[in-house]
Amino acid sequence: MYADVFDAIAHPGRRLILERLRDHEQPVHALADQFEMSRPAVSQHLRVLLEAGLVRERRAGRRRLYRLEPTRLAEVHGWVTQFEQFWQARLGALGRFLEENPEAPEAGA
Amino acid sequence: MYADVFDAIAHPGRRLILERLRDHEQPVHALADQFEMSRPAVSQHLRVLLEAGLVRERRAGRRRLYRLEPTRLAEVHGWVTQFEQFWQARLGALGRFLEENPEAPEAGA
DNA sequence: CAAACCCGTAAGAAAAATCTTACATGTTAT
DNA sequence: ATAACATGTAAGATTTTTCTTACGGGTTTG
Repeated sequence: MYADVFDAIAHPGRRLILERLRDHEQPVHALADQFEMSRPAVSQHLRVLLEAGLVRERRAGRRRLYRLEPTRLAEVHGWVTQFEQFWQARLGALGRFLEENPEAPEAGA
Repeated sequence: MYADVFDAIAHPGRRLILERLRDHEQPVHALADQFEMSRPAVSQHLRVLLEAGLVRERRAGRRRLYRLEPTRLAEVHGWVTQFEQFWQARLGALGRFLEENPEAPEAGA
């Protein structure tokens, strides 16, 4: 029924659109203004996201407001998490060091 | 330096390859036997994964063993996690209901 | 009503992805 | 040395993606 979510988020521009929709719904032209992308291109990307179930559309007068529909991202999260223990094992060395040395200053803090 | 990780995992076949490499390193022909894909196709997908930094190559005699290099998946995990609170809020309602009503029959069970 | 606005979509071009076949290279076995 | 094996890669065809321009249908404004 839905298009492939992994495919939908493969395009950098579509990821940017999702990020912009993270907090507020937005009409198409507002998105097109933020990116260096023509308005039809944004429309077409929105359709891909719509078919993937990653956004929803709401009509308001002459505008169409798009909002994030994040539930399907759980599918990506789930797939990646299947590998989490493996990269945690690699990145974990630093993490354990910090846990066992609470007085050590954290980066960026 | 690296190719786009999101792009690399967009192809279903490449995701299958990564899953097969999750536990053990494997030579190319072993992977080609598992999937309905020609051996050159597997080689080409492995190159994409290699350029994305998702696998590593080790030469052993006439074979080349590929193993998972999972650290770059953390990038995907990080991006998706940026949206986690939003889908958790949505999926959370059902989860809490089930926790508070242990006797309620689950769908499909 | 007329003009301005918001938007989707068709058409077509250009670029990228994907697969197969054929070939070349290096390795192991007999 | 010869044959069998393991693999990468080039070539080429096919399909898919992505973008722009052009157009048309609704909606709001003046």
